[in-house]
Amino acid sequence: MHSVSEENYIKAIYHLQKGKDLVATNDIAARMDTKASSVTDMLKKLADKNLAQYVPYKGSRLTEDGFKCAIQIIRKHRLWELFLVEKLNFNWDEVHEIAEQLEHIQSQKLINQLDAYLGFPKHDPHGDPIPDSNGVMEHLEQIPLSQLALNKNSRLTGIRDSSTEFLQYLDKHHIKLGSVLKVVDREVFDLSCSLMADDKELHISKQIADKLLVKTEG
Amino acid sequence: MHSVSEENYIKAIYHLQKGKDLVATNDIAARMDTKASSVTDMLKKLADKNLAQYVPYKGSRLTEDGFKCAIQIIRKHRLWELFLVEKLNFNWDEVHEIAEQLEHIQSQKLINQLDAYLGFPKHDPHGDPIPDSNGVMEHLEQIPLSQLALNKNSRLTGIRDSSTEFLQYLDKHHIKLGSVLKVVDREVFDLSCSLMADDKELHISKQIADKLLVKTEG
DNA sequence: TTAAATTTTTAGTTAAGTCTAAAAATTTAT
DNA sequence: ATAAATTTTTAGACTTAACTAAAAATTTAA
Repeated sequence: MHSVSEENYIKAIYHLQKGKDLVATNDIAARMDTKASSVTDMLKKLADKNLAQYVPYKGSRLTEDGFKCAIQIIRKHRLWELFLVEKLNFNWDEVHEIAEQLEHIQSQKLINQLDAYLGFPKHDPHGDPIPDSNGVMEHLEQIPLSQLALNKNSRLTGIRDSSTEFLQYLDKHHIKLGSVLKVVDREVFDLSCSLMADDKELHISKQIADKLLVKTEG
Repeated sequence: MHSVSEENYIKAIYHLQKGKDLVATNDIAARMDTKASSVTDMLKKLADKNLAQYVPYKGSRLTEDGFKCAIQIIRKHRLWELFLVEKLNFNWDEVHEIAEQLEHIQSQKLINQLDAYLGFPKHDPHGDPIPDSNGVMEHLEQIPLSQLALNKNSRLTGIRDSSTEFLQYLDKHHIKLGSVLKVVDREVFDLSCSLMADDKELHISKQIADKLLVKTEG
């Protein structure tokens, strides 16, 4: 169908699209760790295949076909991540690179059977929603902990960074999806905050608080 | 590590090596459905990487490194096939193409965890032995049914053809791994034979009997 | 509003892996 | 033993996806 390289570009455009109208060529290059000239070449190719719209010097966006393709890749990525954690006992900080490979395996039946085997899950190990076989995925109302009002109880539903480093930081402080988080104080100076995290005290920087997505409780 | 293409050539040489000293360039080309000139190019590359020995005009064979690599690919292929059948409810005639993709996923931990998850199995869904993490695999004493003495009970332990067509033929006649097979008569003219297969009567051609590998019982 | 800085594209290369056509080596058969 | 057939290799070309360097367009700032 599409090459691995094409799929990776489609995925990058999808993730960078959030809010924006057009995605900058340089942003794609930065995310994929390639050169802008390589990106331009691929954008022309994706445009030829009607997977993206490409406006020279302005940027690109996915077409409907490209969007559907992106959703299918993300579905595969997240199902495989969950499989690795749930069935093969991987830690959540170890699964990304392997899922990056597995997401390119071509077989509709494989991914649908895997979905069924996992019980049609709604979220991957990092809290991100898993699209169903029709491409539909749940939209969670969640805000960064940095915006949560003081003394309000909340539950960790997602994270904005799935790097090994960040996940290991969370492991170290016993923070996981579902953890109950309450901001008891916030420094005006640096916006760092004091938390109650599952009944343990913890002080975190704004940088961290920005990356913790929570749903308010009650 | 190695490219997908390199791995596919290594696998082809491994499978063609059986008995032979050197594998002919044309045989590799035929098995992989490519041109002999492409094979020659790759053989030079594999020789450079010390994965194969290449003797111009004579043929090629795997080096120790190449052999180890082949065993790891086969281990992955067979574990994935078993996973698909055992866990994801695939039929044994549907798994080959998908395993051809999955066998190239690079992660030692992934394959070892999968092995453990499946209970360190010794055989794939077609009866072929699965190498363990050290590359050791069981060698079964098995003969083609075409060579089995008359009225001797035997059990189906393997097959020499895993094509969809052959596997569906076996399904149709309810023959599976472990089936008890006895040759009750063999035509001198065409070497076709009459069987008792799990207590059902069946007549098969020599062509089929050659592909059924059995272990004599008692 | 023009100059400087930045972004993006174009043009030309490179590498992997494939192909075709032709040449060379080997094997088979007369 | 030599001619014919077959197998294998070489040479040159193509495709995909990357790169570098330079040119062009756009944005920012004086």
